[in-house]
Amino acid sequence: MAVTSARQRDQRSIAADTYQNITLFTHACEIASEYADHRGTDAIDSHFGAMLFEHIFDNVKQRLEFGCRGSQHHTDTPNLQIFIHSIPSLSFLLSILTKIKFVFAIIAPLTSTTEMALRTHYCTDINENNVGERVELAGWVNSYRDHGGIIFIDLRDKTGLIQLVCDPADNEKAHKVASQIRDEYVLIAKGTVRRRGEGLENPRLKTGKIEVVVDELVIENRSEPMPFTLGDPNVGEDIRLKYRYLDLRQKEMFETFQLRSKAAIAARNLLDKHGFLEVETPILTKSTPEGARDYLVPSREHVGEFYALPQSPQLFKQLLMVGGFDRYFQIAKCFRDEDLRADRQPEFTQIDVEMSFCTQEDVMKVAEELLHAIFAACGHEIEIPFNRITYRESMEKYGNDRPDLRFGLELVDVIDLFEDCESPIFAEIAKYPKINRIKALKVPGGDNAFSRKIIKELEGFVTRFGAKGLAYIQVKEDGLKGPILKFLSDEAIETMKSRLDLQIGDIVFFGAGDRKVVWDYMGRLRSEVARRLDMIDENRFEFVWVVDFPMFELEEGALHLKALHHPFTMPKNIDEEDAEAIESDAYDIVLNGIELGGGSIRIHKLDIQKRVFSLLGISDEEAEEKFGFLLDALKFGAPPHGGFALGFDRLMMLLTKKESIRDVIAFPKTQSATCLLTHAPSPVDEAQLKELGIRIRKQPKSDAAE
RNA sequence: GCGGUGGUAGUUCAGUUGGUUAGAAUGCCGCCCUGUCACGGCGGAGGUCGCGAGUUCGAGUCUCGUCCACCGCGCCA
Repeated sequence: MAVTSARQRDQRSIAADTYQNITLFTHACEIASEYADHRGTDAIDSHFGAMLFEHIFDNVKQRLEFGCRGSQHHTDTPNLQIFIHSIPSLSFLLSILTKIKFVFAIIAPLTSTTEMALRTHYCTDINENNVGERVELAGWVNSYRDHGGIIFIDLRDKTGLIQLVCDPADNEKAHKVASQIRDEYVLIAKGTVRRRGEGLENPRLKTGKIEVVVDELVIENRSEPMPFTLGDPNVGEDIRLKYRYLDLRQKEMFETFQLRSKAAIAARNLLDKHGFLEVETPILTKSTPEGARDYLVPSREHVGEFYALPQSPQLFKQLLMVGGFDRYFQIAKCFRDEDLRADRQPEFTQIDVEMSFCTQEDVMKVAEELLHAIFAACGHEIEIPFNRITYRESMEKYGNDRPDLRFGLELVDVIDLFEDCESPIFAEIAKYPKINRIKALKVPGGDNAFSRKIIKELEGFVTRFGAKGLAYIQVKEDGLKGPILKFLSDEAIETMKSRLDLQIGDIVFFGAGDRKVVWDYMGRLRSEVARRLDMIDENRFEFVWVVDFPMFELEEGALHLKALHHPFTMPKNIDEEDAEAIESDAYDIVLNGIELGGGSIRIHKLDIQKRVFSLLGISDEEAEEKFGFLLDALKFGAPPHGGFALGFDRLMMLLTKKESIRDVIAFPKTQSATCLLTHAPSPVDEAQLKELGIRIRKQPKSDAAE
């Protein structure tokens, strides 16, 4: 292998830097020019800089405080050059430009500016401008076509494909090596870039106009035949997970994780800019048995005692606020030993943020800016601030606290219309409008769309969630039809008609009973109907803040209260007699019906915290034992503080429109929480257990079957 | 813990009412082929039908159990 000289290295690195700078500059100009077009100006003239500046200034006033020294530029900057030079760095310019529909991801080149000994270019870096150049490439055999004489190889690296040509007439030795290759062999190829001949171009390849005539070919490593075909969309997920490292070779996979990286870096940059300090909190920590199950880690030094993996860095970030750090963030791994779902993994990542001396508004603003920056980094311009809805309104209109606002179909209260109705069941329900609900879901055009069979299916659907049945009214040309009509007075029917604005062809579903049950199944029905009628625009991002959460919830079948958010959330009205009427400074961010994250203002006063613990039925002794360190901390001048956390995996799942969170996690677990790649969890040596003072009481299922 | 769907060649799938030697495509191996890019042609290998019982003269097919994967319920302060 030829050793690259220091001079060559320098040249390459300069070339790469220049390339990057030129790319940035070019894109800045493009944006500028687009803006100029938009304003009706033909060319980028001397006014352009000022215009762009103003445009940016309008959009990102708050950012300019950080970077641009002084604001004197905004009226008299003569041109783009000066404007750009007035910015401290290109990356800062870039971050500003993201505000004007700018896609960070596109311009950050895949090419690294650092030296690589084994290649001069990535595959798709090569184009017609390189014709005649000698290049060195490294990668995998994506496919090969051996014609007996000439051999074509599609070489692949993370950037894409390029065609190598091995012609015995050009180089017999390279051709001989090429005749041995198979799919997924690792090659290092040297050769000359050549324009493809007339009619030989491949428009489907980015590098389809050129090819590399190989004169030196090294098989760096061989590969067994692949256990599955890369790029085949039908391959089972289990085999992909078993060979995840092969699965990751697929273009779509690389792009997903590239985007994930961009998003994480954008989050870091935004929070850094706002003065947040990134701090790592412990992974080995104390078990807090409330909430989800903990993953436990036995201690060797303290036989019989256990660490727990954190379900979230909640208490530590509060302690950082007591520690005076003022603003903290972390891209934190969290662990919950609960059953999995398509959007739930036992270990997951959240962007965790906490700040001191802040109001709920301050926290929400940071969260919005953060999401805006992340979406911008991924090529999406989202509107901030987000809409808000109270918890109560969300429950009443959408049946849950994470409404999907990509479609309408609001639930409408009709309990009053059943007060004097002739059905004893409905009348009884209507007697207690505080705890019961009768909700109507009008589906415009639903009568035409839903056959008797589909309605039966929908009834089966809601029955699974506690509905006794599914009453409905069809709006026909000759009037309303449906079994419940006979119970209602003409007046009630007329009121319903106008309240629901019924039109011919509509169908109205009714849910009646305990409010929690009705909310639940009617909310689910709402989504199910929207899905069936294809009412959901998959390309929309509908954010909403759900605010004013109740502090407590009466546990089903139990006497004591349960914290709806968590017990460290600041209650708004702790002295309220009816504990269920106590609200909290808690807020959730919901995107397209999925809870992306949430946060709250925390309790920073000892007496309030103690009061909340006691309402939750946690004794002083228990509180001391579990949260003593927090209670202690609150005694020493804890500042008012609050924060939020965003589920990063879910966020990436929504951003990449994947159906499963596993698609955005490099090495995910299966639904039974195992890793098909490493076979974790697995039994351990008796000696290891002995050292930990642990004896397994029950034989594993596979052995116990005997 | 519960409900649903699936498990047949390396992969993706078909397989009739229970009835000869379980098929296809692709991949793999061998030979041929100098402009392909889903290269092409000829030939070949490859299966404990997830596993275990049962019913039957006979089971990929029917029954029961079990394991694995996925979707959902419970659970996830």
